[in-house]
Amino acid sequence: MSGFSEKTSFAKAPETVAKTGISVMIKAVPQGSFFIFDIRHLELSIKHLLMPSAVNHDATVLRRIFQMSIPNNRLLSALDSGSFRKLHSKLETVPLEFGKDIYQPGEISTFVYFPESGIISLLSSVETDSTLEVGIVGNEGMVGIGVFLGVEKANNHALVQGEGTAFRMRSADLQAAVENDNQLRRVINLYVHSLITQISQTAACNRYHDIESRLARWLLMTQDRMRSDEFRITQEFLSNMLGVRREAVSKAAAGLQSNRLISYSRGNLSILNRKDLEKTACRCYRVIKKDYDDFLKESAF
Amino acid sequence: MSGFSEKTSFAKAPETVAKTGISVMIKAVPQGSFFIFDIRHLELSIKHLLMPSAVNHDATVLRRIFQMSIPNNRLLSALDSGSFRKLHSKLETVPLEFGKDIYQPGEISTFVYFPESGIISLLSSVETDSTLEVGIVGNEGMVGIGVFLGVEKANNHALVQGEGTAFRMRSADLQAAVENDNQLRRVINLYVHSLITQISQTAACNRYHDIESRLARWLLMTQDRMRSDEFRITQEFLSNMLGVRREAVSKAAAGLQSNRLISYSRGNLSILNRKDLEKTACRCYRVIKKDYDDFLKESAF
DNA sequence: CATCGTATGTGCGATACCGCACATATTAAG
DNA sequence: CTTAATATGTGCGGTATCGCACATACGATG
Repeated sequence: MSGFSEKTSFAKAPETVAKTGISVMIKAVPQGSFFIFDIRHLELSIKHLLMPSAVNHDATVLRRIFQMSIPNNRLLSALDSGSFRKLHSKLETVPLEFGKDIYQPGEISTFVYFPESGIISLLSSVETDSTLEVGIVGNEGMVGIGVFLGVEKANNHALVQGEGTAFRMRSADLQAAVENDNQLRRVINLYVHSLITQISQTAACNRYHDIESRLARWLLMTQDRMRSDEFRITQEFLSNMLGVRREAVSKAAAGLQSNRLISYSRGNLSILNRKDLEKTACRCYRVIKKDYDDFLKESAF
Repeated sequence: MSGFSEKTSFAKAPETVAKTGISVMIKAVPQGSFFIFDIRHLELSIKHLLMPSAVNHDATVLRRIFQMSIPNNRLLSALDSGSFRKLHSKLETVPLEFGKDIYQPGEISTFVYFPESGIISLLSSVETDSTLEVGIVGNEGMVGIGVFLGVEKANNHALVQGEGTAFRMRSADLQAAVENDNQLRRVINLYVHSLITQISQTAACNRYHDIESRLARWLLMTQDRMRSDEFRITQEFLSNMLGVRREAVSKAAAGLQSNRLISYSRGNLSILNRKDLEKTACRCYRVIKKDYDDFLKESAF
C-alpha cells in the first residue's frame, strides 16, 4: 500500500507495507525483519516499531509516512488505501482547541471533522441556557454527520471538550466523496448507527441514573477517548454536560473522591481507580462501550 | 383539498398521474380537467374523490391506482414513480397491531417498516424494567434505520403504539434497493437526520421539563401522527413512554383535564383544546415539529 | 503585593418526583 | 352474579435535585 515509494533514504526503511485484514505488515528489507501490528493499537505499535533496538533509521520520517498512510481516526483508517488516497488531498489537519465551537445550531456546516485525538461533545439544549450532552465523539468518529446525511445546517451544538487535532474536510468534498465511494459510505453509516445508539442510551441514562453514576460514566467515556488518566475540566463545564447544577457536580465529584476513585482539585482531574469507577458507573457505560467496540470490529475489514 | 369539484365526473379513470413538487396532478382526459392536491392530505382527498356523487366508475380500480402510485408514507411518496415502481414488488401491506413488538433489542431485523398510519415508538431502556421513549415514527418515517445503515441487529425496542398499517419489506431487499437507488438513499438519509434531531431534543426535554409538559408534548406528537383527536392509551403505557411512575401520569393527566385541555377516562383520551395544549407543552414540541416539517419540505421534490 | 475575576465548597429551604400502600372503578371470565 | 384481573385515583413520607446565597480559594494581571 501507499506512499512507501518515497525515495527517502530508507536504506533501512520498510520496503513494503501491506494491509492484510485488520493488521498492517511492514517489511524492512535490510534487516529482513518485519512487524505486524493491529491498527487499533497504532500508537502503541509505532512506539514499539521505533524502538532503537528494533529499527535504526529516521524515526520522524517513518512516523510521518505512517500518519499519512494510516490516519489515527477509525473511520479513515478503515478505508483501504485507494479510498483513503482519494480523500487525502481534501483533508487538512487542524487543532482542536478547548472550548471552541465546531458547530452552532442553525449554522451552515462548512467543514466536517475527523478527530485524531481530543474530544468533541454534541449538545442539545432547551431555551438556550440549559444544555445537555447527548453524544461524545473521539477518534472513533466524525463530527458533521448532518452533512453526510445531506443537511446543510447543523442541528445541534458541537463543542471541543478535550484538546487534540482533527482532519477536516470541506462539506462539499465529503458529499462528493460519499457519492462515489461505497466503502466510505458504509463505514460512516455504521458510525451513524453507533451514534444513534449512544444518544438513545444516554437519554435513558440521564433519565434514570443519579448524578454520581452519570459522572462516573462520563469520566470513563472521556478517558477512553483521551487515552489519558488526567484531564483538566471545570465543574461548570461538567454541569453543562450532565445537565445539572454546578453545585451538584461539586457534590458528586466529592463523593467519587472520598472513595479514592478520582482526585479532583481545581480543574485537575485524574482517575485513580478505573476498575471501581466502572462499578460506580451505571451499566450504561458498558452498554455504550459494547456497541462502540462492535462498531469498531465491524468497520475494520 | 383544492380543485376537487363535485360536478366533475370521472367517466374513466385518470389516465396519467404526474407528480409535481409536493402536489400530485391527476389528469382525467375525457373531461379535460385535472385536480391538484397536496399529498399531505392524501387520505382525505381519496375519500373525497371516491364519493359516489363525484365518481361513477369503478372505485376500486381508481383506489388501486392511487395506492400504487402514491403510497401514504412520506418516504415512499417522495420517490419518483420509477424509483417507487422498482420497490413496489418488494412491499407488502401489514397491519400494525397495538402493543406488538416490531423489534426487540439484539434481535435480527428481518423486515423494515414504512407506516401508512398508526404509530411506532422507539424505546431505550436501562436494566430491562425502566424504559423511555426516545423517538416516535409515523407515516413520515420508517422503522429499521439500523438495516438501512448496514446493521443486522436492532439496537432498541420498537413497539406499536397506535394501530394502523404499514408497508414492510425484507431487510435484504431494502439494502439492495438502497445500494442502487440514490434517490431512496437521499430520502432516508434525510429522515435519519430528522430522527437524530428528534432523539436529541427529546433527551434534553426529558431532562429539563416536568411531567405535565412532557405529557402534553407527547399527546401533540401522537395526534400529529394519528390524525385523530381521540385514542386509547393506558397510564401504564404512558409511564413507560415518559419514563415516570404510573401515578405521576395520573396526576399529570388530571392536571391537563382540570384545564379542559383533554378528557381522559379509563383509557379513552381525547384532545379538547389543542391550542392551549401547545402552550402547556414545552417549546420542544415546536422545535421537533419544525425540524420534522423542514424534513418533509426537503424530501419532497 | 494588591486586586480582580474565575473556580470551588457548603449550607438550607423548596420542590419534583419516587416508592409504597391502599382504595376504588371497570372489564373479563367463570 | 361472583370473582379475578386490570386500570385508575390518592395520600404520605423519603430522596434527589434545584435555586439561591455566600464564603473561600486560586490564578492572572498590573
